[in-house]
Amino acid sequence: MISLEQINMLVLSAELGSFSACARRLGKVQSAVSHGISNLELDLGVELFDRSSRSPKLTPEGERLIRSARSLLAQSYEFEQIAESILRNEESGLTIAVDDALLAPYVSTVLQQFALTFPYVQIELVSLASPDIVNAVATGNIDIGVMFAEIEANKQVDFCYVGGVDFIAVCHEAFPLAGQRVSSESDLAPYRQVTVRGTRKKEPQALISITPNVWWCSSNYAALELVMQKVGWAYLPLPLVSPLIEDNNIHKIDVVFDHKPWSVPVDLVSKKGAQRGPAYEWLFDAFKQAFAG
Amino acid sequence: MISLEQINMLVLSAELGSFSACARRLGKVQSAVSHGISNLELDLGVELFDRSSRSPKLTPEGERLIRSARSLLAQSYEFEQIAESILRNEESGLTIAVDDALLAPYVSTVLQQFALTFPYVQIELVSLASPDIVNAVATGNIDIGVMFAEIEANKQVDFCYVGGVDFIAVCHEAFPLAGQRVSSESDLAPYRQVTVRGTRKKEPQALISITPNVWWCSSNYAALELVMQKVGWAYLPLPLVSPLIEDNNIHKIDVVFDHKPWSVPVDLVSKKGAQRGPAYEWLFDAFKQAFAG
DNA sequence: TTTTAAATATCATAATAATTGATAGCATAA
DNA sequence: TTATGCTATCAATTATTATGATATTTAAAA
Repeated sequence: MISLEQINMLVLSAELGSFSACARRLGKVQSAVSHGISNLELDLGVELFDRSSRSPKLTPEGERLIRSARSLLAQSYEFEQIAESILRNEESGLTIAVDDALLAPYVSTVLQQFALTFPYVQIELVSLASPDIVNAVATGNIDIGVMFAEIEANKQVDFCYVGGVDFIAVCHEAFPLAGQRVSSESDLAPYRQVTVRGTRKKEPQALISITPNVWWCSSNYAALELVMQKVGWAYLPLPLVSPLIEDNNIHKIDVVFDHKPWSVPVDLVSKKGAQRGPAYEWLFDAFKQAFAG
Repeated sequence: MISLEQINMLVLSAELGSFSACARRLGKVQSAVSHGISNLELDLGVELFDRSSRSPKLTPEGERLIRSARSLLAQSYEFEQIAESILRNEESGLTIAVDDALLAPYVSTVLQQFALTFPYVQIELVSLASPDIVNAVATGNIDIGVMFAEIEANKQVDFCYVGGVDFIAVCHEAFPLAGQRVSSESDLAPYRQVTVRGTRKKEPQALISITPNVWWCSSNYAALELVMQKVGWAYLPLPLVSPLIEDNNIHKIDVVFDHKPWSVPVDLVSKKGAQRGPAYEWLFDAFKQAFAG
């Protein structure tokens, strides 16, 4: 069976164009590399280098094998990296539940950084409506939840307030409310409101429906889609709708009794007493900063 | 540096649930495997097996590493397979030029078999109009061309007749010719014909245009597209249009003076004096059989 | 052309690692 | 309990790999 040492010699010698240079780089003597390469050639039955000149050049056969050799080396490097990741007590994977309205831009940018910092920790991302996340963290295998705050408490989980996301009232550009001045709740009442609530059918207290005619969605994206279809108006997260407002697809309803945007608090949720590794700690802090900044 | 022997022991022992069984399979003694595994554990700093029971079980850390170990083994197997492919004098790759009208079903099914027979020979597939293939084989790096026969000879290439493909006259279902009885060329003359010729602007002798009003395409697919757009009628390969005729998208023009479909001969083209390896020979024979059967 | 520096192949020797066979300690099933 | 089959350990052997010295070749510099 071929050895990884030999493969390493093959790749390095091919890159450097010199057995001696390869030996220096590997901290060995030149004859070791010379031997190693010729043993590999004997094992494979294939001449890998053309030694007719001063600096060894890969033969066509060597060229054909070097790609596979490189990926073999890369694979062995990754194997050792995973072992080191284990030694650092890094989790093998984290499962995160996120309200899809918070995915972009907050969570997604954090995850991008996470992938660079913990390349050997796998992420499983579960999209849930905020009211369902608490339950999922309490009962399921979810490590961190990122959600809009709930009033009700849950003794099995820890909540950590990290910041607020602005919600604004929006409708489609062609919706009747678009051109209208709204000075009181009664002005909104004649129009259908689209609201988000979880699949457990319990209406979240934070997002009180102020009109009698209401449709329910389990995600903010779905609510946005209904708004786009002129089904009704909705309170939606500013980051979700701001690009659409700029493109004049969605109209911001100026509710005059709202002096500033309605900020909904965002919580990080985690199971009480769960084991926390370095990847968890990093991710938790990164979420905190993302919503604070 | 870890050795592939140790990785092999890891994977095999995990599969068999026994160091002894692994040793028997590898033709070694039990203590060799025992040593190999514990050396690997020492190198990585990670305990891979739980030896508390009679049969060793992977620890969670071992489970996390075994996937990477398996793919490392697979990679090393592929490396050795490529070396053996070289020993069998198999080409590293073949470049084939095909008239796209012949790709399905003839060439594609042959290539499917080829991929199974020669998994380590890469294929580069070049789509060209038949009249351009001869030139490409003569001047370029193309090993085999599959094309409709040309009258003109070329001294740099060998032609090999392998069979014929039926061409029929077709138009769109809604094209004026669709409902019409065609008894002579003059019945076709009023309508625009779409014809295929190469990019060198030399009209192929085999596909003579019989109407004065002609549009040109460099591929049969493009010609079919124009027919679908009711631009005109065309002579097209039966395998290309038969599914569309069955779906009633395309209408077969029954030209009464054609007693049987017009069969256009298909040639395999190869460069004279080129080196031919086993993959080339296999592919050439497979093409012969595909068009003959 | 000659010289010089650096590269490779070869070989005997030394160092290292792997293999073996024997033994002892456990776990499991009869 | 006994018997079987497994693993860990150890010392001895064997095989493999690394080393250092040397001869030869190559390519650039003098």
